[in-house]
Amino acid sequence: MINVISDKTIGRLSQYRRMLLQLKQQGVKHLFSHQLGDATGLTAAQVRRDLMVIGFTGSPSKGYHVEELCNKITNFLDGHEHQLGAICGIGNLGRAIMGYFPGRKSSVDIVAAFDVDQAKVGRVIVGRRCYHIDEMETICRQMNISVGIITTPADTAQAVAEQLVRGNVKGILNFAPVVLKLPKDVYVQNMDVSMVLEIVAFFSGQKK
Amino acid sequence: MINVISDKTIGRLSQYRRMLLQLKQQGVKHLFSHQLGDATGLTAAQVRRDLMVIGFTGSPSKGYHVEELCNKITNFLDGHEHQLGAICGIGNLGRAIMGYFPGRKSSVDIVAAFDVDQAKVGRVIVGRRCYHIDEMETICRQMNISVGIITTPADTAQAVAEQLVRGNVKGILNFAPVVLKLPKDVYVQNMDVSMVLEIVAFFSGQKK
DNA sequence: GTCGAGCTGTTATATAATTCACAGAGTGAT
DNA sequence: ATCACTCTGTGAATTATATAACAGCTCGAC
Repeated sequence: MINVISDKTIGRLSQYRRMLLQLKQQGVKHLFSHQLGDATGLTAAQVRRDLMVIGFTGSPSKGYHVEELCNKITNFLDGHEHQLGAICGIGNLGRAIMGYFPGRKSSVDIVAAFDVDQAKVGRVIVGRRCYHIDEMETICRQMNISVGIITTPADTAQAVAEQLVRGNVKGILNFAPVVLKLPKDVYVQNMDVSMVLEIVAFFSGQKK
Repeated sequence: MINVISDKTIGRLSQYRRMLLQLKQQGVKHLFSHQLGDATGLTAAQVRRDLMVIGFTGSPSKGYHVEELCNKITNFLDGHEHQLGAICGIGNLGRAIMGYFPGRKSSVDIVAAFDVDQAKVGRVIVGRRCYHIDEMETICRQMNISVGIITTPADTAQAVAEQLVRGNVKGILNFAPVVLKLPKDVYVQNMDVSMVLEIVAFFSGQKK
């Protein structure tokens, strides 16, 4: 693959799809790039550019066919098969994320949960069976889980990440505020809430 | 201000500070740019460039003085006064965020919570008094809250955001997967978990 | 039919962000 | 004292990302 696609483009495609699914439900058949742009907070040029990357093409008169575009994006994002995911750390955040996805069409199905707390192990929480952290490697391999979500405290995140990697997980979404040191063939995306909150605070202060 | 500072730089400064606080606790007095880089997953050049922006300078022989740098960043980020924040929507996510901050030194103090659920109103949840959403404007003005965190479902996020703005809030951290339409003097940062998860899924798929 | 309006696809341009590269300076060994 | 080493601070080069610009097409009005 000579032209690597950027994570930003992937993110926007995901947003387009979400919006398109909504519009489809509302019975919208076609739309123009500037409409999709307005709906997602982006410019029309950006939208056209992104659709170019996945090779989708609309007509100048009607714009883009909602359903076709939706399918095209889905094919592109999901590739061939769906990914399976696991949540590590069933605190409030873990539960929030689990509760967030059932309804939503997404390219990841969260199928398992892990925690150290023996009181949670064996139970079914927000629809997913909960296992002990020590079983992670085995279960991940058994279920063929490829995406891990880390919602544990910072001090255990690295150990948990390493177990995920041993379980053959290829991508990690990390909410713990630590830099994970992992083999470079594992894709890591950090979501550092406190960092982002500080960004907001900074710019709020400017806007006096 | 001719040279506007980017949100990415602010984010990294916040990361540096967190790491420096930790190191200070461990008794570390000095460090070099490449060490701070390793600790935060960034390059040494990036670190030096960021510190240049805030006008901090180290010595070639000793590197940077941990405590001084820490203070310098804090002064820069917090500006003059601390910001006060409010959480809107006390589901699992809201609670997770509230639970996340008490221990942590941050430039935002979360001092209030809002929800529609009458069962929560009036109670104290994770250390913050909970008010009804309708009181938002009044309370925000009374307490001089300048940062809002939206953790409500998507369909109410816009209305909540507008109320925050009426309450004179200047910055919003939005977890709902919608594009908020607000006056441009309000700083908005979106954290779209499902989008980021799809990014991770995509690159996990690539790494077969 | 012919014209005008408004859109797409794509190239060109502009802007932002990161990395490189190196002069200058302090330090320790000899 | 001198040299070799390794770091910082910063301009220059590079890379990534977003915006602008426009040719070409399609359709509806006349």
